[in-house]
Amino acid sequence: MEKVTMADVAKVAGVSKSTVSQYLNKRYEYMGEKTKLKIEEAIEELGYQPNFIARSLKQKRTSMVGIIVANITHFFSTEISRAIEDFCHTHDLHAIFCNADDDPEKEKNYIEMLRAKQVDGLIIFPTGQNNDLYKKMMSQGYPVVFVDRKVENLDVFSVITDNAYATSMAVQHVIEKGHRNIAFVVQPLKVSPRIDRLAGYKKALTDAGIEINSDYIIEASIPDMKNKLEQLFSLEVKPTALFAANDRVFMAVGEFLKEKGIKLGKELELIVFDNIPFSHLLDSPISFIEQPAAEMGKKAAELLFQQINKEDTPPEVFVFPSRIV
Amino acid sequence: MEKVTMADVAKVAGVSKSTVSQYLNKRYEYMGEKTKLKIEEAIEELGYQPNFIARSLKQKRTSMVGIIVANITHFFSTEISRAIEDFCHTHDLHAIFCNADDDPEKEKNYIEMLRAKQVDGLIIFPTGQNNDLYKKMMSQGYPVVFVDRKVENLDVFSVITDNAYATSMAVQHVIEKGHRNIAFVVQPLKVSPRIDRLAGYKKALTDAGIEINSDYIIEASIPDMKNKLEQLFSLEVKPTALFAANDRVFMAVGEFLKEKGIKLGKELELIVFDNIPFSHLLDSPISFIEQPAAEMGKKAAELLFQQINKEDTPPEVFVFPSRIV
DNA sequence: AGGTTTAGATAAATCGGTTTACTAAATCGG
DNA sequence: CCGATTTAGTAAACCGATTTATCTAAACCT
Repeated sequence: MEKVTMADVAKVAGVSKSTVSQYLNKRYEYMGEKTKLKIEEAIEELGYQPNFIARSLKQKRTSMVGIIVANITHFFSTEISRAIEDFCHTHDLHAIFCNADDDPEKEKNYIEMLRAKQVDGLIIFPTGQNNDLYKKMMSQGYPVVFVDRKVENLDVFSVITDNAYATSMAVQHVIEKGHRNIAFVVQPLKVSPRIDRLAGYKKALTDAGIEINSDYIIEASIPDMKNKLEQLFSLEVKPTALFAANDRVFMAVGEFLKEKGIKLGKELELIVFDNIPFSHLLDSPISFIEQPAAEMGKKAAELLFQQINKEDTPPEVFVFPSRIV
Repeated sequence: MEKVTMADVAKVAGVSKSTVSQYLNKRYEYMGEKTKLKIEEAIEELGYQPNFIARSLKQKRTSMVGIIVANITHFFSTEISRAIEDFCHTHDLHAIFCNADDDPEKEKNYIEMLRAKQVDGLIIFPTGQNNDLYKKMMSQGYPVVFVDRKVENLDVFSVITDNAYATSMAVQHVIEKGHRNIAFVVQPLKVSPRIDRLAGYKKALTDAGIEINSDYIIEASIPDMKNKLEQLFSLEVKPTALFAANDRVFMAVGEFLKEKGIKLGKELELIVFDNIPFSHLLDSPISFIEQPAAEMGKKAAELLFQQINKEDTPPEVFVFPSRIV
C-alpha cells in the first residue's frame, strides 16, 4: 500500500524529522531556502502524505466535529447539516455526520464513539433521553450545541425555533378564516418541538375562545396514524382544518387523504410544520411553516466553533422565528 | 477537561498498561478473575474512555469509511447514504459523510483529507474530473467504490443503475401513448447518468422511427434552464411530453410550468428520472423512474467492506434496475 | 529433585507525527 | 577579537494506545 513517513522524507532530504515537521507546519522563521527546497522535492518525489492521526494524537485536536442528526432523511435536518458543513469548511473543520434515528441507545453510542475518536465538539439533535450523558459532557466543559430540540434543566447552547408561537399564529390564522374544528396530528410527544407545537395549538384555540376537543388531537406513531385518522374522520363533526406537526405526519396524512379521496382546500384546510422540498410545486393550497434552517445551522456551527476556541460565554438559547408560507 | 489514560487505570488497578489493554481487547485467555475485576473497577472509578486515535495510530486502521456525496440535499443521495450507514453500523464501521457539491476541487480536497485521516476506504459519487487521483488510489490498492456514476477507463467497483435502459423504456411507454413531440431536459452532460439517459431517450425515438429533433433536447444548468424552457415552449410545435433527467431539472421545470400555468396531464405529460420524497402525494399524473437506492447503498457498502478485509476479487460494475412508477 | 509446561502479567518497542530544549555556526557591536 | 545574539537545525521526549518478546511463579511429570 503506502508507507511513506516523515522519517523517509527527512532521510531523502538529508535533514531531520523535526525540520520536515516545521516545514509542513509552515514555521519558516528559521529555515534556509535550500532546505525548504530539498524538503519540497523529497515530498514530491516520494509522494508523501502526512498522517493526520499521528498529528492528532500529539496535538489533542482532530479538527473534526461530530453532528448527530435525529433523522438524516428529514429534509430540515439535511438543510441544517448543509449549513453546518459550509461553515466548517470555511473554518478548516471537518464534519462527521451520524444518524441516531431518534433512538437514545444509538445516540449514546454515537456520542461515545465520536468522543473516543476525539472530535473537538458535537452538534446534536437530541433525543432528550440521555440526560446523564449530556450532564457529564457539560460538566467536563466539552463543546456541545443542541439543535432543534431543547432539553430541560440543562445549561447548554441551543438553537431552536419558536415552535409554540409559530404554531399559534398559524392556527389563529386558520381560525380567522372561519374554521372551528381544527385537528392537530402529532407523533408521540417525546421531544420539545412536538410538545411546544401542541401548546401553541391549544393556546390559539383558547385565545379564540374555542374549546379544546381532545378527539381532535391525535398523538400516534406513524404506523398507527392511519387507524387514528380513520377514527378522526368518522366523527359526526369532522374537522375542517388539520395541523400536521411535522413532515412525517404530513406524509401519513397525505396518504390517508389521497386514499379517502378527501380534497384539500374545499373539504379540508391543511397546515404543515416543516420545510418540504417540493412544497411550491404542490398545487394544493397547503400552508407550510418554514424554519430558517440555513441560519440555524450556521449559528449552531458558530457556537460550537466559539466553544472549541475557548471563548468563554455562558450557554444561551437562540430562538429563530419560523415563517408561514 | 479529561485526561484519564490507560496508564492511570493501570496504576489504580495495580497492574500494567499491557494488562489493561488486553482486558479492553477482550483477550481473556490468560487473565485472572481478580485482575479482571480490579481493572473493571478502576475503569469505572476513573470514568476511563479509551482514546481511539491512539489505537488507530498503532493499528493502522480507523474503522472509519468516508462517503463523498455529490449533493447532500439530493434525496437519492441521502437514501443511499442511509443504507450505507446502516450497513456500516452493523459491521462496526463508522461513516463520515462529505459533500463535494459536484465540484472536482472540493472532491479532491475531501479525498485527500479523508485519506490523511486514514479512513479505511471510500465510497464516492464521482465528479469524474479527478482521473489522476482516482488512478493513484486504484494503483495503491486503496479500497474504493464508485456509486451512481461510472468513470471510463478505470478498473473500479461501481454501483449504478441502468440509466439508458430505464429511460428508453419510459420514453417508449410515452410513445405508445401516442406522443411524438417529446422533450428531454438535462443539466450539462458532465457525468455518465445524464449522458446515458440522453442516449436512452435517443434510442427509444430511433427505435420508434421518430426523428430526433435537437430543439427538443435542452442541456442547461439550473439557472439557465428557465430561459431555455421559455424557448422550448415558444416553438410552433410544442412538445406534448417532457422527460426531466433528474430531480433538480424536475424542480426547475415544475416551477416554470406553474408560472406559465401549463397543466400537467392534459397539456403536457411529464416523466422524471429520480426518487422524489413526496411523489406519491402529488395528484398530478407524473411518471417517476425510481432507483433502488437502499439496495444500491447496501451493495456499495458491502463491496467496500470486502475490499477492506482483503477479499481479493477483481473490480466489477453492478447495474441495478430502475422501475417506472 | 530437576526439568518442563502453563497461567498470568509485564517491560519495552512501536505507530508517525509535534514540540521542547539544546547545540553549532554565523553575525554583530564595540 | 571577544562575548552576545541571531539563525538554522537536531535529538529526544511525548501523545496513548497495541503488541511482542520476556519473565516469574506455580503446577505438573517422571
